[in-house]
Amino acid sequence: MTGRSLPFDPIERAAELWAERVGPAETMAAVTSVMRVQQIVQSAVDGALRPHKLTFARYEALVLLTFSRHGSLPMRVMGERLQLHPTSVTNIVDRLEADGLVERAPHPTDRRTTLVAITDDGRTRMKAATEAVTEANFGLSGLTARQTEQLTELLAKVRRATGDFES
Amino acid sequence: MTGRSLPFDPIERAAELWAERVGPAETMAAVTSVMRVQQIVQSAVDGALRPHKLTFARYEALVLLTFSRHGSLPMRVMGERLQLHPTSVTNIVDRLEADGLVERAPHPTDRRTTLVAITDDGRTRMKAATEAVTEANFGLSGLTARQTEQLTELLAKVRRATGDFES
DNA sequence: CGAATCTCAGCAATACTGAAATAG
DNA sequence: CCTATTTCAGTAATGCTGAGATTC
Repeated sequence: MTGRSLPFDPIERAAELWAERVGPAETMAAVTSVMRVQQIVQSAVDGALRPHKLTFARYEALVLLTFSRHGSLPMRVMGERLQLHPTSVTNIVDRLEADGLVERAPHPTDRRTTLVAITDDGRTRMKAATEAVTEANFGLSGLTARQTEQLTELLAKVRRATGDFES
Repeated sequence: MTGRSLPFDPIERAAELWAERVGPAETMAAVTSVMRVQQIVQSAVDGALRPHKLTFARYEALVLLTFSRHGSLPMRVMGERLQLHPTSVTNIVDRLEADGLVERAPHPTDRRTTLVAITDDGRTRMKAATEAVTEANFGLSGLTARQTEQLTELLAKVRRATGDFES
């Protein structure tokens, strides 16, 4: 862990000082909160996944492949869906492949493309990891189901406004 | 940047498949959204700060010092407030000091402790950086002021529930 | 020939562990 | 003697750039 619990909300305190000396503090407080909750959630999820030798990034890749029609996708598509840099996809697939959870295969028609296919071991590992991460509630506590949906909706507005997706 | 815009919301699609095959998907969707928005915001903020030779972590440290009573704080306190590992505080202060934005000074009574003081250059740089980051709206677009506050409140519930702070 | 796909080498920022030095 | 504070060395996961190989 990175530190202890404080007897007050450091973001709220910073927002008060910011409002006094700099200007409107709503956005600054929200952004700082996003950063901090991401840390909390990432740490919790990675902790739950560690016994399964997965990071969240690798787990997401396994889930994506599990959800795909034939259990395989081109590297490029994985990068698009997971919003990863091409070299990061290479890195993640390297590690999953070394662990026997996915396999690289040639694309049947486009020989530039490499398909990544989840293995039986990969499906098994993904299921066990899903149980662990579900048990840990993905590190997200303190919200009702309705509030969780609200959070997703608010964040979707941000993602849409910043061109993360269209529709 | 890590990828392009998709013609659909990948998180929403994943949530639908998750709900069909795994179970309730609200938490998974919210967590994935937090992760993604953090990436977006971090990238936008770092981009706005790059011309000022600051990262968000270093910028936060400067803001914290600016807000402190005498413009200086012990390393340990900085770590507490910014939720940073002690070695990360050392690293960040090293870089700020190399850039002349802060200075290390001995603590007057506790000689174990090192005080970090912001310099005049540090205050100037912090102000310029604040303008840049404010202009970029901290990378957070698409929300009304009210929605921004809602977001902060929802995330505060999570932070409180996970022991990030008390009160 | 230009564009797309993937990989590799290298660099940077970050987080952590374990150990050491110094001081309370 | 034990704890607190800071630093250092080393490791790891991540993200990026630039370059190259192959193929469309």
